[in-house]
Amino acid sequence: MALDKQILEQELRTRGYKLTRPRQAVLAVLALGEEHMNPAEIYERARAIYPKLGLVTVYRTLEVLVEIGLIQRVHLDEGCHSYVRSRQGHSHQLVCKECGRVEEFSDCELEEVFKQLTKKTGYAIESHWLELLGRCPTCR
Amino acid sequence: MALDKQILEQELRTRGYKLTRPRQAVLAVLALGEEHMNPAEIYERARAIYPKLGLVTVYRTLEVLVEIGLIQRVHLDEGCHSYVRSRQGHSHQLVCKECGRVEEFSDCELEEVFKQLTKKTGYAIESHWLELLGRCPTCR
DNA sequence: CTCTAATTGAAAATTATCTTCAATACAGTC
DNA sequence: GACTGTATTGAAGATAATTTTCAATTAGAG
Ligand SMILES: [Mn+2]
Ligand SMILES: [Mn+2]
Ligand SMILES: [Zn+2]
Ligand SMILES: [Zn+2]
Repeated sequence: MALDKQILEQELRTRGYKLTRPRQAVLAVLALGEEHMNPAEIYERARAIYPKLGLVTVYRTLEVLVEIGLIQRVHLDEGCHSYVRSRQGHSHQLVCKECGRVEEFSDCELEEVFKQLTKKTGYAIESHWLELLGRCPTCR
Repeated sequence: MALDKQILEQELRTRGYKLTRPRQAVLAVLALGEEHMNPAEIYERARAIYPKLGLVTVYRTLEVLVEIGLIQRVHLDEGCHSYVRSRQGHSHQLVCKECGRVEEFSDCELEEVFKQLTKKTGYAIESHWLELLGRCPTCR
């Protein structure tokens, strides 16, 4: 997805962030992403593009991108958090346990569940967060 | 919930784990739990019961309890992971952003969503994982 | 009460993430 | 294209979170 990199870049520029070489390298890696990657993995791949890159910059860039909603954090049972490109606004992930490939989807149909829970518990539900784990067609 | 502590203890004993004083202290803290707590918080509270307790033992005990399914990990945006007593088998959490109180629920009605996704993506969905964030009645 | 394997905790090692700060590079402006 | 002020960078070191190691201790079976 060479195009997606440009979308990411444009989005950053629009919001007044400078489009630096280190950031471009990180964006390029994320734009490829059908898989979730943790900061160290992103760092390694991005250094192939821009060798002077520092790991700190990866963390900082990820933070900005999550903030803006261009990528999403993926929670796993072991190790650190991963990140994946998120094309739609609010969405969820279907993560392959084997190879890490991520399929995004946004129709989660939880409205009804929320309504009932709010009635039953008195909680005001502000956000939610759904992740499915499985095996992709290739890994089966 | 003094009773719940006994349930936890029984469950561990049944599975052949020794019921040591350090473990009992951790269980006692978790059995109270309407709130999620991270390892450091659990450690602090459990030391009030058994001062010689080591933080390592908290980590090890949590690992066992998650494995068995007696507690569940709670993922948060910042800081480390938290844990909460989980009474029903497979279930989900409604977490109060303000005070950390957790309401457990298990009727999540996602079967239909799964079926459609499996058809559409070819993934075999093996497990899932839903967390709602909001504000509890008290904190509103 | 004895014995042994499971468990513990102190310490040190790793891993994950954040802060600091001087040097640098982007994105205008001329 | 050179000039400039500000955002951004990366090295280094600090902190936070978690795991490993290992000798000492203890639960619980017999
Ligand atoms: Mn998490
Ligand atoms: Mn469910
Ligand atoms: Zn796969
Ligand atoms: Zn609350």
